[in-house]
Amino acid sequence: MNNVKYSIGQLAKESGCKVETVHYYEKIGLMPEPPRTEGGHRVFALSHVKRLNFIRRSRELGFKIEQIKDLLKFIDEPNHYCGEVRAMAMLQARAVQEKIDDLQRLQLALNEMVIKCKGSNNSIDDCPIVDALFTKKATGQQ
Amino acid sequence: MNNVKYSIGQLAKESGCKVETVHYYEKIGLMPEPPRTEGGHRVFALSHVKRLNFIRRSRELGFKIEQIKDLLKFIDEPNHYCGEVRAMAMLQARAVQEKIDDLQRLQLALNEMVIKCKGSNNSIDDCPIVDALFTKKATGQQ
DNA sequence: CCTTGAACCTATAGTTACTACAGGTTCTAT
DNA sequence: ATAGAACCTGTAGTAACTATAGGTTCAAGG
Repeated sequence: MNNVKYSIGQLAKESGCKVETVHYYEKIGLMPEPPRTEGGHRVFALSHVKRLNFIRRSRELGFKIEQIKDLLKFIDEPNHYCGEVRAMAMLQARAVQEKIDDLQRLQLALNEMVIKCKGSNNSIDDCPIVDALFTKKATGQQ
Repeated sequence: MNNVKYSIGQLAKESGCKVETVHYYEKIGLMPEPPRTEGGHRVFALSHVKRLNFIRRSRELGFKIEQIKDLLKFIDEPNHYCGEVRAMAMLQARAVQEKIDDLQRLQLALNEMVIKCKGSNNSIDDCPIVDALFTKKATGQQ
């Protein structure tokens, strides 16, 4: 009884992305090809809205498209278990922590540079930041 | 008296990047066109090594190519002051902090999901992670 | 019913910062 | 002299979209 229909514009707004992004997701097979009107316009159902929300939310959480494909496979196909999804989430959490660590090292380096530099109008030749940038490695690479 | 010469391979190794990356930097104007041998091979000097190190280090610190162009402009042109560089470094530090904050919120969400999910082999239909992913917004976007 | 303009359609190119390849030339060491 | 490593140019590919062009369809107002 819930057969509300959505145009692509409504769908996009509903999930906070652009129409072109929906096209893109369809092209790469993340979103299914929906039915069309006589004239060729796409017509979406609530299930599409949910699926797109899932995708967008997963992207926000830093999952890559390929990972999301895997997650959706879990959901689309029967015979999958919660444990598999949990494992992916844990992997993702670990990757995120590594990114955070990297950035914090980076932040430290930047702040040190800024503190050492009195700024104002001494010449560029005496700038400790420029100096630091000419020096090799100190942070983990990105 | 220090006129050591470097091949592009040596230059790349010296700065920890690939030969193709040097070509690329030359093409986009980050690195100057160096002199060549009779046969057309590039010949670099120590100044090139230093400049490339500067670029690579800045990239490690998260500066975008366009920002590095600005930094190099400060260095290449006279009449610039340390203060300008300092300001850019501070801006960069702020941007990095924002990224860190985002990722930490993300981390929180992921960990919550993992904790709520007992994993094991309950069906995907009861998975709290899948559930959470179907729900809208909770983290800042990336 | 007709018109207007918003929303839609497809297909292609652009974005960022590289990386990878193809097909050919030069350099270096034996 | 020759083998093979390193170099050359130019083009295409990567991720995840975004933007544009040029045309069609839809919904609302007159």
